[in-house]
Amino acid sequence: MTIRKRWGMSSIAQRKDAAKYQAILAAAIKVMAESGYHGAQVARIAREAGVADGTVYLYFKNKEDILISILRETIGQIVMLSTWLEGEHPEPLIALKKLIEAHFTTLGSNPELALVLQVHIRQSDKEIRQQVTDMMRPYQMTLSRILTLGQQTGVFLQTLDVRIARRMIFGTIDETVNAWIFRGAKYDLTTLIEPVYETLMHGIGV
Amino acid sequence: MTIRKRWGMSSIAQRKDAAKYQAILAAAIKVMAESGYHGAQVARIAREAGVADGTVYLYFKNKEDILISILRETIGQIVMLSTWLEGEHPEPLIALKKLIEAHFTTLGSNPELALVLQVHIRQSDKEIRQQVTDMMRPYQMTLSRILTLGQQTGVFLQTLDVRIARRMIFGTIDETVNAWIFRGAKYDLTTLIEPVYETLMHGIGV
Amino acid sequence: MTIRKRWGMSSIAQRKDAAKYQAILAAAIKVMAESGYHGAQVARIAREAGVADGTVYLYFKNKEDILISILRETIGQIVMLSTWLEGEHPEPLIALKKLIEAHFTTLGSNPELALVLQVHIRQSDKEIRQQVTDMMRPYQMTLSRILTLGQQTGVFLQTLDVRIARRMIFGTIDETVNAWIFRGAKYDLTTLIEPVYETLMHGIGV
Amino acid sequence: MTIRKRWGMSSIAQRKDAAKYQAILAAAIKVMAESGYHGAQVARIAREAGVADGTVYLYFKNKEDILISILRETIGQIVMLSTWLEGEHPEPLIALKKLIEAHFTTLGSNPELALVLQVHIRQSDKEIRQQVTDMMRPYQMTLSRILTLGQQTGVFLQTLDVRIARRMIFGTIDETVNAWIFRGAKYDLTTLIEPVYETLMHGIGV
DNA sequence: AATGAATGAGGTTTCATTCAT
DNA sequence: GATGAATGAAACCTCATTCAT
Repeated sequence: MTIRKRWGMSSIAQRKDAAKYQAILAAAIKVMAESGYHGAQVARIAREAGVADGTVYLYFKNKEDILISILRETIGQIVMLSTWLEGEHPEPLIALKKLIEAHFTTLGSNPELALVLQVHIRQSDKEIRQQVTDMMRPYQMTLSRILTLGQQTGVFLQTLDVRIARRMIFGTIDETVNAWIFRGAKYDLTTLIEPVYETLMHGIGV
Repeated sequence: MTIRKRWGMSSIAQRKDAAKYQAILAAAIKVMAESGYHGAQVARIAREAGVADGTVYLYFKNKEDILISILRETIGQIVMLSTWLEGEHPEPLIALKKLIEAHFTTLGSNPELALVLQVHIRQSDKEIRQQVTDMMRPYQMTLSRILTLGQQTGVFLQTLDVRIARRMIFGTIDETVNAWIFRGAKYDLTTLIEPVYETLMHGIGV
Repeated sequence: MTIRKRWGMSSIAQRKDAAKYQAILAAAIKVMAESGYHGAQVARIAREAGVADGTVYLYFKNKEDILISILRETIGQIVMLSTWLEGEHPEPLIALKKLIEAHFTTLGSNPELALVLQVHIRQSDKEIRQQVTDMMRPYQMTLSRILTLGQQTGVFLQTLDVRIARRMIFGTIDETVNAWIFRGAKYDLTTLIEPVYETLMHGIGV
Repeated sequence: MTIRKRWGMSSIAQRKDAAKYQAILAAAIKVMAESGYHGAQVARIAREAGVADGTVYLYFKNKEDILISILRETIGQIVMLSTWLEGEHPEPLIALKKLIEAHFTTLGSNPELALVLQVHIRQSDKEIRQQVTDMMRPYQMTLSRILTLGQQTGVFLQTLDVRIARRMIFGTIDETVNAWIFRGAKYDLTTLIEPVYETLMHGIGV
């Protein structure tokens, strides 16, 4: 009922009823995967989660907050994983490969979530997309550091423009996931880790 | 204004004032660039175009039709250009470069339109996204043919998986445009033609 | 362009272009028969009549005026016929039968018009329904006079309440036409003249 | 309020406030009586019922559903009454008289409702009118059975065409109610039970 | 006289959010 | 904390009517 409760997100929810919080989040992912961001009605999310409409607003400030929470939880996961991997694998080539692996494994194991992240998020407002970008920044920074380090250790081309290389890596991963979703997530995304890595490494030219 | 534009026009508009048709389309691009697809109210598009609300419906079946018309006009342009380029340049390396050039030049000269195409289109319904994919197919086929031909003539790696390579190329271009838009379209997108082409060709590894 | 032209209905229309006036009226009957009063769009009436939308307004003040004109033409026909018949046949029994015959013959030969008169007119506004009643008044008066005269000459029951008898006659005719329309106007309405007349005469009791 | 009323309620309303359901229904009858079906704006019905616009849609699927509900409640009442009367009174003459009595009493006690039923319903779409006909069928069947039975027991003319007789009875009742409404429902409709019955029985001829 | 493109007011319906219980 | 009935703003689209040509 107080403002703090609604804003406190995780801290409050965990104190109050983490199960219900997670249930709503899971329901939201499911409903959004089916109907997209704008098509996802709060009432349907509530029904799917087995709570009353009003209850949703005890755990989330508004509909947008649900989406942001999904993003925070899942992008956060990928980002943290990437940061951890960077620390764990000092070797740039291995780090890069682990990064691709982490990305494909995380999304590949949860197509519904992937659908929301890749497709439906982009239906939201400018503000949210800005937040997504902000959340992704550590991931991008990790990529940059790996690339720069690799140039220094001589495993990546000296002539590389790091920003362009970063966008190529990210764009390729993104498009690969998109294509996978678009095909109905029917094949195993992780089988593409190796070929994608190789293609990024050697390019297409002879 | 050119003949090409009239091709994209819906049959409804054929009979009427082409200038007004273009005005509404331009207004729609502007408003959608500002507010996204769902945020773009027909009333605002009409006001921006200097016509009455009802007039919009003399030129377009409904709001969705406006979006589709934008797509048809612009994606169609890129697609036709790509097909034409493929025929014009039998040499795969040159064809690929020309393709990147065409993509960057077309979008680079109209940031507002690029914003709609890259970002806001994805706010629309599944059905529309399907149409986008369908419209892009010739472009993808062109890419595939260039890649396959290049493998035969020995300028592209034999080991390449064409689909993955295609996604890398498309993903990289897409992400590059996205980044450009996100930075406010402040720099000249065409300056990236060369480095993007080079990076795609040689990859990042030594 | 002047007000007189629009209001002058028949007098003007006949001077100007009676054919076009009739064409619009016929088109209106057809379209209303298909779609009802509210469903009948002026644009469609115009197209059906082979004229431009605006032309309709040269012959009719507005949409309501078209309906009223249909009524005036057709109800007027029935009413005039009834008045004429009353004068022509001094014998009340014969006059009554001729009236029923006139009613059934007029509508029975034009199911589309009957549909508009019986069903769709009633979709219009209070004001129009009032006008219908006004137009029908002479018909009702004729009925009353026939009944009263018949009582005096001893062919109708002395105990009859003329108003109730009149409503029975009119209600029976009306319901018979309705039923005929509802069945798709598939049988010949005039075959019912005799049995309806007989039933009205003798009632249902032994 | 009574059990009967809940039968007619749509499933949606079952779970909610029956009083509000009735309030909206009553408001709809009132507004439609004033302005007709097409003239009855949902917003005005809501205001009249003392609820928000949206609330109407918690109790009714759409505007058409409101009308159908009115029909269901009231025609249903007349129809059930007629069926019950038929069972209660084996004597055809008495059954017929009771039927007329039921019809006049039901509508005579609620002129506003009668206005909607007699006049405004007919402004609705073909589909709805079909439903009205369907709802009235049991009533028509009851009439037919009474007539046939009466012929067998010798109280009705053997020469009678049952369908024509039925239309005469129904048409006469209908027209009587119409005339009553048209006069502003100023006199007592039930005083006409007897004379209408007598006129139907004996006809107008000597 | 005839055209038909343009107008814009107006109505139904949806759905995120609130708040009394 | 939980509920879910109620709210009411907001938006697309239609179509009768006008008026410049």
